[in-house]
Amino acid sequence: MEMDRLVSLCKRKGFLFQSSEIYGGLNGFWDYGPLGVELKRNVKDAWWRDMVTGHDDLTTLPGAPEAYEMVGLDCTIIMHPQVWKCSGHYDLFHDYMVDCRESKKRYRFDQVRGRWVEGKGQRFFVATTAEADHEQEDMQSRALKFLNLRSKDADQLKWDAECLTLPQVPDRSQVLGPDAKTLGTLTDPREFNLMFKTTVGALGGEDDFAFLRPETAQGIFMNFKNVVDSTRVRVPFGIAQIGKSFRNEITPRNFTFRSREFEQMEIEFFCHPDSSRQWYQFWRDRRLNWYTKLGLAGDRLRLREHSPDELSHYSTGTADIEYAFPFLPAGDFGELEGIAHRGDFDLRSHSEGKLDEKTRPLQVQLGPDGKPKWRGSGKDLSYRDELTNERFLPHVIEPSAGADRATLAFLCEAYAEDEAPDENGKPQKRVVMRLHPRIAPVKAAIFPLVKKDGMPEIAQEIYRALKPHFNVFYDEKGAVGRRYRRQDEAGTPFCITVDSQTLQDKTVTIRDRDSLQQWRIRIDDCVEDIRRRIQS
RNA sequence: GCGGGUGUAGCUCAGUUGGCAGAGCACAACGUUGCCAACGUUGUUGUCGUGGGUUCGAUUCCCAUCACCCGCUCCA
Repeated sequence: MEMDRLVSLCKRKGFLFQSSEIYGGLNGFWDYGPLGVELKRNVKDAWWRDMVTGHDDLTTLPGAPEAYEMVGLDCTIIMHPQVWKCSGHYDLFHDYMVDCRESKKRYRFDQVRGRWVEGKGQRFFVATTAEADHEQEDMQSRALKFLNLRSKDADQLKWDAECLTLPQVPDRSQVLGPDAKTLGTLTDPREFNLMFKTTVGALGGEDDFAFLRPETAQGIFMNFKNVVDSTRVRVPFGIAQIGKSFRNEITPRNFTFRSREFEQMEIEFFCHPDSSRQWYQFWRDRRLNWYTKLGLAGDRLRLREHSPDELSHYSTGTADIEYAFPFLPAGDFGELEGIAHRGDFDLRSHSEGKLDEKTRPLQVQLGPDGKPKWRGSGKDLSYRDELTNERFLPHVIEPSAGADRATLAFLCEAYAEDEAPDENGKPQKRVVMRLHPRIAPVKAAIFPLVKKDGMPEIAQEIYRALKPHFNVFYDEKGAVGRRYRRQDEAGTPFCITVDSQTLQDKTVTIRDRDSLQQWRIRIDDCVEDIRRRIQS
């Protein structure tokens, strides 16, 4: 499927518009139109219903170690600045980058390293990003090449013993960039603020800065104690939240896939450390299943378990649910959701002070003065099991899904062009959005076959009977074939048509979007029939 | 952030060596029709992405800028 066709349909039918379009648009921001808002709302509602309000607290689900409870939360977008220091986002999201004017490559400032070398009377710094095993090999061959020497002349090079990182080399004019052939091609380091900064208070001085949240998860940790103290939930239990998050993406691209303002659907699931591994597997499988049931089936959807070297040091498992978006190169997948085993990293960091991800077992990260680099709240966030009297810091499983990415995946999966016969039986091209009935913006359209003989009146009655239950659409204008095709493009799964037989026996035809088949049902059965078909 | 491409009606696109802005589809109304993009008649739609410059005159040439697509980079 060509992505342009979908983008064009999304605009034409009112699924997605560019933000601030009349002013030329704004990079990384997108609006949902009348159809899009229904679709995305249905995706979020399905998630909330399936994960939270529809969850059975009493029954042990297949694959789960035991029954568990689920509750919801809705917290603020702006939180105390310390939240992001202890979560690790502050350090991680303030990278310095350098660009190479020659190779056009960009590097993280602190990850470029190298050594001073002297040869042919010249002294310069050879930078590299090669892996530790062959960094010396890489530096040597590039130093030789720069000086026009052969590999047998390697002994003419005199290396400084010390390996330095770029921040330790103030003069970049004598630096040979990792992919450069001449000296001094690296720019000064530039700061990348990946969190949106704002100020709190009308006067807004330097001390009043705050951030728009880059994820909703931290708000859940902030309220862990409140929820435990106010709801009688017992571990294991989960807290769910849907809400906007903000990240200053370096390169927003691919339609809504990498937006700077986006919506997340996140769960923090708190469990006993001993059973956390089982819970991780349960959530991983359950979340994959959720997408499958809503129509993302087949080999475009996959679960990818992270390899050990991809994992954060404190995590014993992370899996991504990925979709082969059509705008990606063949064979590439884009992330819809990450399910991470986070251990007790978050609760401990917010209690004791930010932990150092590189330590094992985890220890509080210290600043130059030997004190915690980022102070925690000092509040005890441990949990006491009232049955066993055991006190422990729960481990956390975090299924974190992107609402906009899921919506985009459903749109991509739904877009289809097929052929349907016209009035002469000749096949004509048809564009159809094969959205699952549960997330389709409009559930059914109601038409009078023609605008006379009392058909509109009957059709309007049916419309009014359905409207309190579902989002339905009435249309009496133009030829019925055209009306069907318009609904196909909107993804409406069913069309109900009043015809001359209706006048005699009070039955209507119902047309299925995907099979184009039609059959008759009684007017009185319409509400129940549509309800049953949406749920199946 | 770099390189390449694109930007004209709601959508897809044509066009102008610099001289009144075009088509198809869509949309609206009326009539005919009577189950899969029908036909006829009529009608609506544009700061030619935005800002500046050159020019008697710029949608067209020049500069800047914004957005989208592709490739690099990034992907926390």
